[in-house]
Amino acid sequence: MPKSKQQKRINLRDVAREAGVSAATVSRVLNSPDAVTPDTRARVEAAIADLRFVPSAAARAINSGRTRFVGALVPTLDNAIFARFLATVEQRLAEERLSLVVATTNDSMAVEAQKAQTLVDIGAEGLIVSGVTHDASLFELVERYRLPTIATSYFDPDCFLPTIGYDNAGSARLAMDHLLDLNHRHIAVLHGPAESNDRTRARLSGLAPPPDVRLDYFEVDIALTSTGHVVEAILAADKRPTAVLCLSDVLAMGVLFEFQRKGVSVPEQVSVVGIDDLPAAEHVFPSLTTVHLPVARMGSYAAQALARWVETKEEPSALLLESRLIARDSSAGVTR
Amino acid sequence: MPKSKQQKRINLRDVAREAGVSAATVSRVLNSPDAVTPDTRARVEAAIADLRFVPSAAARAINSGRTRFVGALVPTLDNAIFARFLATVEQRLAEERLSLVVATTNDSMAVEAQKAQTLVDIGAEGLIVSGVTHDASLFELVERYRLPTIATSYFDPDCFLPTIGYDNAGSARLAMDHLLDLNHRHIAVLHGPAESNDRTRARLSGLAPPPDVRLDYFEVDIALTSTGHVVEAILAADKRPTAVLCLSDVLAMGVLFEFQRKGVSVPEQVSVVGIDDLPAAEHVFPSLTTVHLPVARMGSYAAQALARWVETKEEPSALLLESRLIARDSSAGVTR
DNA sequence: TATGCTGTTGTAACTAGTTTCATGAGTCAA
DNA sequence: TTGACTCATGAAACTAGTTACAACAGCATA
Repeated sequence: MPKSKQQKRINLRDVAREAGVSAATVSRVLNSPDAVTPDTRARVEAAIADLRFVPSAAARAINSGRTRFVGALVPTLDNAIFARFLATVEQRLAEERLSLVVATTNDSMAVEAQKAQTLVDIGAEGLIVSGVTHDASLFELVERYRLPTIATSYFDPDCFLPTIGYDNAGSARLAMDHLLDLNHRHIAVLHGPAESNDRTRARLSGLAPPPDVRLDYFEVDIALTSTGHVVEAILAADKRPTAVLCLSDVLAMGVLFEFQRKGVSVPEQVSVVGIDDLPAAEHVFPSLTTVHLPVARMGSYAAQALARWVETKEEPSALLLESRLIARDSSAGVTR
Repeated sequence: MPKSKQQKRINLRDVAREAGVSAATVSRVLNSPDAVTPDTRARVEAAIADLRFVPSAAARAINSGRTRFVGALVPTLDNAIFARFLATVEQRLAEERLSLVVATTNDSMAVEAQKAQTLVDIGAEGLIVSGVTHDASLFELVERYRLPTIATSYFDPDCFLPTIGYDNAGSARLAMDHLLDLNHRHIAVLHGPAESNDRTRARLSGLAPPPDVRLDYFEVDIALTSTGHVVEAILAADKRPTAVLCLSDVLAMGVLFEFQRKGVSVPEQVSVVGIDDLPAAEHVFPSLTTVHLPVARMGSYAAQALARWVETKEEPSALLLESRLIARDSSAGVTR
């Protein structure tokens, strides 16, 4: 039995042979067709079609030194805030003729570092990460590979990586000040895991209430399922807080719905405030008072900066994007 | 002035020279360290560290014939249903040591085809697409490149591509039947763009109401912002429908909130039913009656099937996943 | 007619790794 | 002491493209 061809991949030299030209000419047909006689081009194109030749991306990349894709590491896709962010990143990158590889870290620095290594192994030319706290091995990776890497969602001009983000502490303070302005003096604070998330920690650090204000903290996973028992705990307390400040809109919405389910009216009986300004925030009922985080602009800027960095090898500088309070219907004043 | 080194990339031959070994040995240190004397290994590793050598992903790919990533084309990331889907795809692919490149099509077949080409150009080993209706050039691409490609969100055993999905017509019928069972005979049907989306068309085709049932159709973009004027139109009508059937949960939620804003109580005055069963569906108030589409399982299966296809070159067969009605609080019966 | 220019094509040398095969050293048994 | 064997290593040939350079043809100008 003759050794079967075992599906050998057709390469450009096969095409050259078939068309009776040199490899260089086939390459020209592919990359600068005008440099080739229409007649030759036709023969080569026929051979390409005949043999169903498809050029190898890897072989191209080896010559250009470019793979034309970058990676983004986000905690999860299940929070609309990251979906929103990635949507704009992808769009902006596409304009720069770059593709986006997405990896989720589940807020684990170890997973993040491991997936970063994977992204680099497959040829990512740059990285977008969330926050400024990362595993040492991720920083090593970035350093060793001189890998263009932008940290987002957290502005910090002193970070080892260029950051494009907002002021988390300040954003939380905006929300807190809003409630203080409305005379709330007893506030439940609901937030995601602080240990694994520096954005959450920064937001918590920004609350800084005056001494006469009581804060009750509740730490839960950021998911709508988390809010049920918190709302029950709040309602069961001897002294009920008059407002719930959620450091994430997902939690705020969960709280909003849960209060309604329990027959507690928002904002009449309790105010609810979030942070993020998810697209849904203005549409839920009652519409959610929240702090707008410019994640769409952040995505666009991060993509643009990364694309430029990858192209020019010049590191971008940090960029602070403003967040702002958006007062809607879920918060109201109390009389002391 | 001597020609500066102009940042020449360090390659494995540089390392070999530095360590006083052959290129083959450096390659061995990288890929099968046990085949090398500890002493030699140490020298090579020192040289690698010294020169900050990082192996080229492209050069590796050229040899292995594997790039270890696949692409997914989804209409948008702004609908949680696709975020949910991609989240499971990414997780499952990671288990198979594959990465995921995400591209959005904005429901345009032309954009889809163009981005598919881009994904292939950068080396995607396979593709996941949504629906079964695509630009001819996408099918050509798949055929020419013999590119493992799975169509999702739409079960169709006769499709040119293997499909892993659910019965869209049947799912819509489940929702419709639920409303008919509750004695609704005048129903507003709210849906996304039908022209550009075959899942929407299939759902519309599945409604098939009995002759005594009146359906009022409203076509809008799938976004919470779309529902305001529809609800106004519904409320302004001479004869109000008793139920609103939305072919997408995003629309259903928008309608839900909008009715509350207008002081119309759901389900007492009007029933609202969706399709998708977004994670939020059971948490919104009132909780949303909807048809559960198994997008998480679909993502997992699609990723698994694609990984296997890429690995073994054996095309998977189509897979139908069951959808089911989940009756919650947003729908109630009417007395005739 | 000789020269110069332009345009097309091929040769061969690149890009950066992996892998096969051959060589040589060292160990062990006969 | 010799043959058999294993192990580490290197040379060179692979993977699949791109590209600098040389060669040559054809045409126009001096």
